[in-house]
Amino acid sequence: MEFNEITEAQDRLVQKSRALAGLSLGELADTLQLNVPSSLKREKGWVGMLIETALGATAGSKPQQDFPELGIELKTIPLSFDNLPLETTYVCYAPLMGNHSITWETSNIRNKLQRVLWLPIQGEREIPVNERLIGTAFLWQPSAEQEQRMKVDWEELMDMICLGRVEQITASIGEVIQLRPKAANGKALTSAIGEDGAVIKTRPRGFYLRKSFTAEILCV
DNA sequence: CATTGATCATAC
DNA sequence: GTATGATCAATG
Repeated sequence: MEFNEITEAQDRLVQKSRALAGLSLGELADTLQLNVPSSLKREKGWVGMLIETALGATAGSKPQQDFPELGIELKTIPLSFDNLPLETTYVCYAPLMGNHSITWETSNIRNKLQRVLWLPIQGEREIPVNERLIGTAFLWQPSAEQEQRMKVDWEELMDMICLGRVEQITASIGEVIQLRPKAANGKALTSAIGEDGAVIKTRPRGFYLRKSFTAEILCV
């Protein structure tokens, strides 16, 4: 079997996720006996958790794929009326310390993005959460060209982190992957390498996929 | 109005 | 604090 062919088990998950197409979040929540928040303001991850529950992803906060046995990462993506991504896509935390031996090939971000099951969902804020419709899920594996673009960005960002320049990284760096704060609030601090090589305290950062990149993925 | 930086809930 | 799930909202 070719490395990028889909196994029967993987296909079962895809079919199961595709069966959700056309349902509203409210309808799906009803079948799972879950309450729908009137706003996502205080439950930003609610949609993702709903879909995880519906598809039987093993709940937890492990730094791994949602379906490790299938090698599949699940991502919901909010779409505008024009079917364009409304938000960037968070992937994982960025290691700010002890990362000198990590390569793109051994990185957590690459592991997660190797195979992603995307679930497009209406995300316009004017649509009540319970009325938002689920779209057609699809499995994505980055092309060699797409993976190369991600690798270039990742290496640039990791180089800056390793060289003690994390404070100089802004979200404008990176063509397809960007680095942004990722924390409960501004008080959260973690260790990183400072300009002079000493350990400093800074806000935790995470890797995100730019909207332009996920838009490209959606149109394939 | 798109983007960057900040934030919310939860588990451990 | 780390890590999961992300979207909010101030800013340029």
